[in-house]
Formats: sequence, C-alpha cells, structure tokens
Amino acid sequence: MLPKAYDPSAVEDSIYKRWEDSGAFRPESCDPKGEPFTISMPPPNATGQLHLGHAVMLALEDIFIRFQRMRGRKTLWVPGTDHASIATEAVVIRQIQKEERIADPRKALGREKLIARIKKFVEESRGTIRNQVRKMGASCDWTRERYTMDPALARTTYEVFVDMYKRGVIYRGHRMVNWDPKLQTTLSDDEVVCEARTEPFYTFQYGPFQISTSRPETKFGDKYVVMHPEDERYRKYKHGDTFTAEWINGPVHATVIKDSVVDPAFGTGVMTITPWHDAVDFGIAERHGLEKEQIIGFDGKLLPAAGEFAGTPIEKARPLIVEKLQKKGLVVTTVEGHEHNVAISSRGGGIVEPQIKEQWFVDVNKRAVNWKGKKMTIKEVMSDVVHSGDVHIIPERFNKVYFHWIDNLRDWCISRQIWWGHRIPAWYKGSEIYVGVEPPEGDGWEQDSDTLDTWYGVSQWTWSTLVDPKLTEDTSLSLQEIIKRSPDLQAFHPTHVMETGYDILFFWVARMILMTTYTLGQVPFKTVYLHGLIRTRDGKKMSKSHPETMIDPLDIIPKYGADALRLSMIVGQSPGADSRLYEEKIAGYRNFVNKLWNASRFVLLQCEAAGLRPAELKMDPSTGSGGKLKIDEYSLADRAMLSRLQSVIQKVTEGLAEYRLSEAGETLYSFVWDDFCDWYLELSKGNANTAVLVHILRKILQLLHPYCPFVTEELWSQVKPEDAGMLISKSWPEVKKEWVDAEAEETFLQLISVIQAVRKIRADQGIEPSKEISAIIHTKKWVELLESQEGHIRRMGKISSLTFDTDAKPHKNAASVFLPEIEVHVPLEGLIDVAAERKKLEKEKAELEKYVNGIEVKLKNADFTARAPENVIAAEREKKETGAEKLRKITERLQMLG
RNA sequence: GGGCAAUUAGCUCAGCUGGUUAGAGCGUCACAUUGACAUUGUGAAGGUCACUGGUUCGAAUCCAGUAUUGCCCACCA
Repeated sequence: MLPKAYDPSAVEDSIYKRWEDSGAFRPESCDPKGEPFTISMPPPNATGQLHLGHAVMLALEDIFIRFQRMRGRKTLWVPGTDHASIATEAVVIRQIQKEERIADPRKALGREKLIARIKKFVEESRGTIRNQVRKMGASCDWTRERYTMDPALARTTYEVFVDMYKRGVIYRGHRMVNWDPKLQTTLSDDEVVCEARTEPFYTFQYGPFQISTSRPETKFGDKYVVMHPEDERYRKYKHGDTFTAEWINGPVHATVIKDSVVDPAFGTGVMTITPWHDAVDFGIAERHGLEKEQIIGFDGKLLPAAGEFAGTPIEKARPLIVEKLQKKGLVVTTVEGHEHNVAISSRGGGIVEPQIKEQWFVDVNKRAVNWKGKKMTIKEVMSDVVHSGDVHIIPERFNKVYFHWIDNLRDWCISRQIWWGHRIPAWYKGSEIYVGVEPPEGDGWEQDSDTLDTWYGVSQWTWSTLVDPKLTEDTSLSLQEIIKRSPDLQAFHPTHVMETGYDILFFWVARMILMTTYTLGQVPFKTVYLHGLIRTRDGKKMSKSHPETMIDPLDIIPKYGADALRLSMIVGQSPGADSRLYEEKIAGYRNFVNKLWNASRFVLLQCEAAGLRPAELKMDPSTGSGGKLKIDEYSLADRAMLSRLQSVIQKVTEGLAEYRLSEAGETLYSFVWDDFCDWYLELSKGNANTAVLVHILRKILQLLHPYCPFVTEELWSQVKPEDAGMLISKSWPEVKKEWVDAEAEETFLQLISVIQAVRKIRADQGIEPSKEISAIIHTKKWVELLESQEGHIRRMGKISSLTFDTDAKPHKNAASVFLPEIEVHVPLEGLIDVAAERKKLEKEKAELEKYVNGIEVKLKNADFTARAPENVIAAEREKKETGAEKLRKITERLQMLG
C-alpha cells in the first residue's frame, strides 16, 4: 500500500532513470508512423548553475514534448549547452583573478593556456547542467546532446561564415562599433543597454557659433560645425565656409557643413562633430567625406590628439577640460542636471565607448537569400516569415516588437576581441586575406585573432544540432551535401516550437530566423512561444547580487518535488508575461500533488476492499459483458463523472495543442480537486464502483502527466492496466462521445445543490453541525435518480430523514433549490428564488429578441466603415448570430424553469 | 521622444469573441474531522473590476481620454 504522503525525493531520480534507460526519450521508441515533432532546447550557457528561467523553459518544453509523445507523435527534444563566449571567458577570468590573484590572466596565461582553463571549467559546468536538467524531469534525448563547440557544430559555423563571405554577405570593414574598454571587446547593438544619467550640459563658444555638449572630452579634434541647411539663423554661412576658432588647445581651422540630420530646434541648432566616437557624427562624416580622428584610446584614455591631456582617463579629463575652457572664457553656460542616455555594456557593466574599428559584419541589406523563389535581403526574409505566418509568435503582440526591431536593424557586428569561442576563419599575409574552413597552405599566414559572436554560431542551433557528426568529419563533402545526407536533419527540421524568454527574442530568435533561412531555405521553427521573467513576490527581479531574493530550483526540488515546482511556474501564468514565484505558491501545488496521491490511495483501498487488483480492472460500459454493468445501469454520479471527464479530456487536449497550458492545467486542477476528490470520492464511500474509479483515475494520470510527470508515473505503476507500459509512452486519452450525458451531469449538479441546500439550512438555522436534521424533499422529474442517491444525500448533508413525493405541489413557503421540482421544506433565505430568476430571464429574453430577430446591422464606427465596410458588416452579423444563440439558451432555461 | 503591456478581493492572478448572482488559489475568520488526504473538509467575510467620458437594451469586457506602474526601442549633439 502507498504511504500516507507523497515523498518526491524518494522516487523522482529512479523514475527518471527508468525513463531514460527505457529509451523513451528517443524518437526511435515512438510510433514509427508518427508525425515528427521537434524542439531544440535553448542551450543554457556553460557558466554553471541553472536558474528559474531555465526551469520554466524546461517545464514548458517538457509539457509540449510529453503531450505530443503521448499522442503518438515521433518526438525529438535535443538538449545541449552553449559555450557563451564572452560570459564564460569573463567568469573564468574573474575566477582566476580571485583565486590566484593574477591581475590580468589573459596576459599571464596566454591564449592556449587560458582556453585550456576555460575548457576544463566548461566540462564541469556541463556535467552540472545535465544533472539539473534531469532533476526537472526533462524528457530530452541525451543520446543526441550537442554543444556549440562540438567539432561538427564548429564546422557548420565556419562553413556558413565562409559561404556568407563568398557571397558578400559577410564583410570586413571600418565601422562604428560599441567598444567595451573594460572587457576590451566590441559588442553588438543588442548587448548595449541605455541608462539614464544626469550630467552637466555645457555650451561653449566655438568661433562665431555656440555649441552644446555633455561630453567635452571628445571635442579636441572637432573641426567641423554642422547645421541644418534650411536654418535661417545661419543663412549667411555656406557649406564649405572655413574659419578659425580658438579651442581647447589653441586655434583650430574649422569648416561649415550643412546636413539635415541636425535638429534646428535642439540647443543652438549647431553642433561640432566627433566622427570617431559618435555614430551620428560618423554618418555625417561619411556623407561629406570628412576626416576622422581618434581621440580616445581603446583603454579609455585620451590619445596624443588631446595634447596636454593625453593619457588621462576620460572621466578624469572632463572637469579639467571644462576648467581650461572656462579660463579661456569659452564656456557660455553650464546647465546641471541634464538627463541623457549613457551606453552601458550588458556584459561587463562598463561604459561603452563608440569607436571605429575594423570588424566583421553581416550585411542585412544584401540581396542574397533565396526565399520563395525570389532573391531577397536578409531583412526582407526576416520580416516575411512572420508576416506570412510561416513563423507564428505567441503571444502575438510580440509581432510588433519584432517588426520594429527588423525595421531598425543595422549590420550585425560578429567579431569579438576575446579568445573563447569560434575563431574567425580568416588568415592574413601582408595585404592578402584568405577565408576558408581549413587553414591556407603555405607559410606566413596568420589567423585573425578575434572570435565570433556567440549568437552567430548558436543561431544555427536548430539545424546544426541535427547534422550527422560523422559526415562533418569528411572534409570532401560540401555543407549542402552534409545537410542533404543527415537523416535527422531531413526528418526533424524545421522544428515545431521554439520556447524561450522574450528577453532573447532579438539576440537569438531573430538571428536563428536569419541564419536558417539563409542556409537551409527553411524557417528554423514554426511557432515561437515566449515566456516571461520569473520575479520575486514583490515583483522584483531575482538577482545574483541579492541572493536572498533568489529561488534556486535545486533547493525547491528536494523540498517540494519537481512536479510542484513545474505546476507553480505554469498554471496561472500567461505567455510573455512576467510572473511571481514564492514558496507558498509552490507549497500549494505540492498539496495538490499530495491530494492526487491520496486520491489514488483511496482508490487502491477501495479495490483492496473489494478484493480486486486494479491492474485487472477494465472498464467497458458500452457492452456490459462479463457480468459488468452497462453504462445506463451505472449510478448517477458515475455517469455524471464519466461525462464530465469527456469534456475535460477535450478541453485539456485542445488547450495543450494550442499552447494554452495554464488554462488546461487549471481545468485539470479543478477537475481533480473539486469534482473527483470532493464529490465523486466522497459519494463513493461505502458504495464504490471500482471500475469507474480506476478508469477516471487512469485518465487523470494520463492528462496530468505532461504537467507533473513524476507523481503520475509513480501512481500509474499502481493502477495501470496489466498490459500497459509506462505512462510516458502511453497514448493520450480520447474523448468517448457515447459517454457524454448532459442530463446526468445536470442532475448530478441538482443532487449537489440539494446537499448544499441542506448544509445551508443548517448554517442559517444555527443547527449544530453534529446534530442531524430532517428535511422533506419533493421531486418530480428526477425522483428516481435522486432516490438512488438517497444514501449519499443523507450522508453528506447529514439529513436524518428524506421523503420523496412525486405528487406534491410546490409549496408556497418552501425554499427551492434552483429547480421547482426539488424543494426543501425548511424556510431559509438566500437560495435562488425561482420566480425572480424567471422574471429576470424573461426580461432579458424580451430585450434580446428585439435586437436579434431580423438582423439589423448598425455600424458603430464610421472610421471603420470607410476602411473595410464589408468586414465590419460581416463581423457585426456574426455578433448578432451569437446573440441568437444566447437567446436560444435563455429560452431553454426558461423552459426548464417551467 | 516612440511603442507595448498592466491596473479586478488583504496578496498572487483568471475572466476567450460584451449577456445568469465578477471567479480561483493563498491569507483571514467560524465550524468540522478517530480510515484516502491536517499537505484535509464545509462555509463565511472581503470587490462601486484605476478614473472620466462614449457606443449599447446591457460594459470588467469595445472606443476615446486621464492617471499610476512596468517593460522594450531610440543617433537629439
């Protein structure tokens, strides 16, 4: 017999092992005729611990996968890890700095040794991650585990790079980049975050002009003044005019430039430019062919161009420069508290300095993708796949965000000045350049020292993980041949769902669309399901700097079980919205899991009492063969429950298929707790139909399995039919239409109403709960059904005597329980007054009739009419038709009321 | 500066395309409870659905505006 309480930590690990050992996670164990269903697990960074973000990702994907697997799809869920170049290198460097007190590990160790250290660190982390993923119950195919630094994935990364280079999509050029002086590397636009700072805003005299800036330290080399071509105030100055201005380190020869990016309304309408350190200025300089000069070094210190300030870090130089200008009398005004945005590195937290550097870029405007029979630009394809619905984003509102991002997308800087990652496959010899997967022949070639942005390689993840690694060892095969010959790639790509946090929609989801459409001519996935951030009870972000705010899945699982954790993150959450998590919530779902456990325990006890083995029990109420009852011989409660079960199966199946996990989960939660436990099991006491009990329990376990796989699998082993295998591979329950019995459900509700009414009488009359009372119940329509349930009603309502009287007339002072046919002859207040109810319905019906009969379409909004009149009319008509349906419903209810 | 979302019970949130008495969980209170389950059961209290207008027979739901909060985007020096 089962213990009284469920102890997840006692069984979870062994259940997981049984699943894994059985091969159930592999598509090869699924029905060979099943349609494939694939998910690529977003690879966690190989930096160590999994957090709640990973936990929610694993829970969601596991639910998708388990549901489809149980339905007979050939499911594949590919796990893996990401080398996470910048993040991992930073973690290891910090570790070395801390533990070995080496100030600059890069310098001290050199490239080879540092990489070796990182590799070792990553190996350990990956082990930890694998273990953590298992703890969550994730049913992914470990035999297909991948890592972004696998030789096979490195090969595909390089092949795509070389291909893009050859077709001119990847280019090398001097461009404005986001330079992180702290980490000594460039960053992509997405790795830069803006932070509002208030700093003084200075206006300086510059020749005849006044110019404003919050960054005086960049102004040394400024020798162009720019204004809007149509600014009347500066009409007398012509484009190309020159003049001499006294400036920080003496006079400069300046030139007037007219450009329409300048906003005449801002400040004085005139600005000087610093093309090397500002993207706008760079654009102006490019348009007019102006000189560019570097003022700030890559170490964040001023260069010789700053004269006496050379070598000073910029933040120190600023007040000194202002002071000097002040002495020269060139400061016009200083406004304190000017708010502007400062670019901060999301990686290292340092201030990002725009610099010009030679870097590798992906050209997003190159017409180089073959898509739907057309040559399109990367941008166009990225936009098209979402517009056309090839990729469907859940929740939909992220479409807008996505399109906005695409519209503003600029070339993607993919080179990073760090060592950990895929090294750029380019070699230089003097002015020669060679780009290829294999190093060039001959001496004197030196490889580019930079590595690729992590997101470049991992953006091929959905398909590079499916490439057959053996094929990539054969250097004579082209990438397209490898793709064609890889069986998994052919069978399982495109993947079905990409489930990830909305915070990496741009970093990753968009880039996967880019890289995969380019290389394969396929979308990487059909549906994008975005989850939100998990926050603390107060709605704050959980952060490493405040460990007390963190909930660690590995602390929670031993205490509450993986199932409870999963439920607490899924049920009651909607996609794309942030949610809060705290221990009481998890405890609530632990209680639910335990409730399920004990309900099963009760069922088993009933079987034992009847001398039956649950495994042998089969329910086939349609035939009634083998001495069993036919369904219409079942009790009211049995039929009502079986009928209710059918609609639950339908709702849950639809919900899961349409990614409405929370809704389906809630349906199950309330069915199990409110219907099955609180009513059906109570009614079964002393009069149980074990076949039905076992049947419903089995269906519940099946339906719940995607949500809480461990406890359901454990219980399944107790109640499963003899010939059935593990729950993980059991087929999903089907709706049996012939068991739907609306009348039984309705009557059952009446029965419950009677019981509740009696309880209420007791409360209202102040009758002590321990004391039994007498009640007379008159029924007309359902007298037979209710008579069969007399025992239950008496028992649950604590009624000492019940009388059924079919001929009784409705009593004036009787309190009626919803229907006039059931009356309780005890005066009481607060129950539904049938007369009032009828009146209300009649009024509503009359009102509806006016509007529903003979559809009169009235257009509500003139604007809409102008735009799409037909649509509006159609929509309006449809509305009226649903109105008609409502009318029908009301009429029906009125008839029921008599 | 642009965009998106949220605002419903003390707390966390449901409420789909407008229509029975606005729901759930937690918390609170009362009562129950010796055999599935105290990780329980039954019930109660608690909401003018942020505000103001509008559309409608009818609005938490649709529209407009306001306020507060949060997020994303952005080259205003």
